[in-house]
Amino acid sequence: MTSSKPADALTIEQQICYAMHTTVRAFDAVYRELLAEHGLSYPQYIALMAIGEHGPLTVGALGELMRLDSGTLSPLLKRMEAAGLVGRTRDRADERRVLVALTDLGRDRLAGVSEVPRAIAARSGLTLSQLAELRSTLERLTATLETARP
Amino acid sequence: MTSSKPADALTIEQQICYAMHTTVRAFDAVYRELLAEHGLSYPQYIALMAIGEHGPLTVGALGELMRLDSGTLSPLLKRMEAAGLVGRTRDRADERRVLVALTDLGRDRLAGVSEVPRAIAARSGLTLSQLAELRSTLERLTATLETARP
DNA sequence: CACAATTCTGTTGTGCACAATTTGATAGTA
DNA sequence: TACTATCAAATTGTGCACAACAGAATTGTG
Repeated sequence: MTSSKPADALTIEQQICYAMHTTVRAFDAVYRELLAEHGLSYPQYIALMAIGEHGPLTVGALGELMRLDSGTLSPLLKRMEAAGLVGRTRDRADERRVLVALTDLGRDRLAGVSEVPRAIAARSGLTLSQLAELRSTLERLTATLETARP
Repeated sequence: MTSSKPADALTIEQQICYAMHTTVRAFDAVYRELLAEHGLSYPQYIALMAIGEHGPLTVGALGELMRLDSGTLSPLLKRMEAAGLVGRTRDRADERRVLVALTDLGRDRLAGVSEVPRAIAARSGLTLSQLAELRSTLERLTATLETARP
């Protein structure tokens, strides 16, 4: 019962899914470590930056930016609201919408994590131009993967 | 209360974490779509390939390959066992260990998803050499991120 | 105006992920 | 032998993710 391995068979180590998977695990661990002292999870960190940069956002607009649906964002935002980082208010103009905005504490927290990108860049061992090129590749890849969707 | 944006501030769109996050979301959606008809989740697909390629594995060894701990793998493997894809047996030589191996059905299922890597490559819009280069970059990045860990 | 269709958010159920702890087995040492 | 330390897997608790659905508000059409 020896396992058969044709010469043209892709081993798991040769597949893009495995490379992406292990890289994400590694990034996740480093972000977890850097964000722990700030009381933020990785998704909360991204949400904090997105809201801070794009002002008050509806849940749907934040979901488009983060590629998450309401089933993920609603409980995540409630936890951030409970932590005092964001405020959620109904949009007067359209009562179906909920506007999410940073509180003063949220802005302070955002300022407190401003050195994280630099720390991540250092940990990655890549030069700024290598990072920029990787980012560019990932952006094109994301765009292609998303356009092919039904 | 206009948001202040210094010229040197990184916008979220310029950060590697955001690019990785959106790419992972996009990959996840495509894999979910391709694997749905086979009754596999993305982590289950990776586990299936890893076990099929590296023969019977302990939970710990599979965890090293997949960068997952027992808290994630135990229930995942139990679901795969319930689906008839893998068998779990205590290692006679060391009763602390559990050996995970593919069943005949698991091998059939693995053969059934053999075209997935090619489909993913096509969806990515990248050439084989571009994919290989991206994979190489990710592998080096993963190695660096993992070595810096305490 | 009435009413059907659409839009937006939230809830429920299932699966994936880790930290912390528990249970059981092995190895090492007095 | 007994005692400790270590190791492997499983369990528990919390958070993140989607699919499917529910409910309220808005929009479009007659």
